[in-house]
Amino acid sequence: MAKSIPSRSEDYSLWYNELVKKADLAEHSDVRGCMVIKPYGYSIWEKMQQALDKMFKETGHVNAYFPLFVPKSFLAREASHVEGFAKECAIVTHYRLKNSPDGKGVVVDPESELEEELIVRPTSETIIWNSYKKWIQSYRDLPILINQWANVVRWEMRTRLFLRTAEFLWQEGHTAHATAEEAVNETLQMLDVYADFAENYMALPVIKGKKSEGEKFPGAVDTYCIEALMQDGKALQAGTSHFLGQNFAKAFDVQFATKEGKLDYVWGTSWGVSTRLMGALIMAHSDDDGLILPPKLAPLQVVIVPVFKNEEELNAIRSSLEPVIQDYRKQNVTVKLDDRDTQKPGFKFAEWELKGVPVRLTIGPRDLGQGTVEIARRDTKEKQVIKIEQAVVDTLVLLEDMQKNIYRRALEFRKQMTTQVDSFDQFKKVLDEKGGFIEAHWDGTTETEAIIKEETKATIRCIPLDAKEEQGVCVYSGKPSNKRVLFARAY
RNA sequence: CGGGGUGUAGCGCAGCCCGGUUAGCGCACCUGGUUUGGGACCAGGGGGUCGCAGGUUCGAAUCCUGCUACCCCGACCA
Repeated sequence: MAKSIPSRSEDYSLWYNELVKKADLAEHSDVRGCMVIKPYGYSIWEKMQQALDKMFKETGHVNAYFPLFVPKSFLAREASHVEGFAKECAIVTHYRLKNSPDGKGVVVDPESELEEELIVRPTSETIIWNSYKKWIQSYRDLPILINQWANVVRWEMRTRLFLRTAEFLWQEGHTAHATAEEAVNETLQMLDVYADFAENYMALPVIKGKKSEGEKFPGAVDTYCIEALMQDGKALQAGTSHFLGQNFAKAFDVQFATKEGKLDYVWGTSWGVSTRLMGALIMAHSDDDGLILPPKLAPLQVVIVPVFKNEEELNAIRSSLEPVIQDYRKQNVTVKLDDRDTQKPGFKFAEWELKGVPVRLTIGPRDLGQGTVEIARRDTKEKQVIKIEQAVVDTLVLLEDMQKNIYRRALEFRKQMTTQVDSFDQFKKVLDEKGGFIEAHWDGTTETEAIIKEETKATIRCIPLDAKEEQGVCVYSGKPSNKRVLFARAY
């Protein structure tokens, strides 16, 4: 039992932290709040990137890269934006070191002070809109549909691997449009892309919605989001898409000549998902034995564990597997034969389960005589013995079924953990005893939202886009409301 | 950033209160052998600036001060 992890019911946070480390996804670095994403974790992120990048390209976007450093004055141009990020910025003040006078190490050279300090980007709206000003003169220059894959820094006080780190990886899309309508459509289109990705790749059911005034992005007119529910009943924002209106265009004076020959400010959007998705992926599906990865994002989809006593047996197994492995490769299934003779099969089973490999084949002397192989699925732990010729076909079916099954499981959980409440007492009771999403009427005011947050720690996750029109009264104030919004305690 | 806790071998911990041989245990690691269908066993072996920096003392993992990192709870946030 070298690598077992704590159970979810015992200590959910500890389970998460240990799982991230034991499954070799990431570890803390010696820099406060920062993590090292290890190869296995990074390869999952790469799979996410590949899928998302393709979807961005298919919707007409192109990639570019803007600088890590943002002049301090840029950030200040948009009032609510600077207010939103001021408290968590890393600032570059000097550009040179010199040998310490006492001969031990190096010190900042006081003569290298920058005239204007540089902010390490917490997000890139300002530096990008500063460029857009140069790029846009006429309606013919629009739209601009740019995405960038980058790291950003937000100096967080309290960090957790993947969920909140001082530096994280993400993509940020920044688009510029001639009309408000087009920008809103773009905002909603990218929200759909995120929801599509979450549900079809991550097998993570999400609720699309709009953020309340209190929860929206600083600088945006409207913020849309996808919200997911984790196994401990807490919500997690998995992606955001912002309609920026003309806020940044006005702040950076980005005007264009319309078809009618008039000058107008450009309409903007921005949208992003981050390595936080890794946290969502882990917390949505995994169990007390380790990771459960959706087949579409698993770096390794099939692992083969041979059972052998000696070199001859291993060789016999190898030759009977050769066509199978070839066939997997032809089907673009990633496969690995774990032929280490330093670990016993039982150890390997546990290790690959910890790492969330969807399908495992086990083959030993017993199978060789009969032309069979044992096939096991990670999500339900079911095993069966099949003909070796069937292995690849069965795997393909299994992978597809697992992708659907873990989605179904997560959706079923979310349904179970979504409660409609009509009184504040019930609201508090459900929150404390059950958790999950709460659908409740809200009077639409920031004041009520703030008081509920203060008293219950629950926030409005979103106003669901598909919320039904329904007359009711606010759970807190009793004032009229025409739809339910989604509350939860959140990450 | 506030309150609490922890930091001793790669990982998990004991020792600290009450200072005193050579700092110990489990897992992992190395060697040899027996094993191998759910985390093997036996024997032998290697590995430590006791988080960092000061201080008290004849003597510090142990006492004192400062710093740092992580964990939990709050405030803030993707």
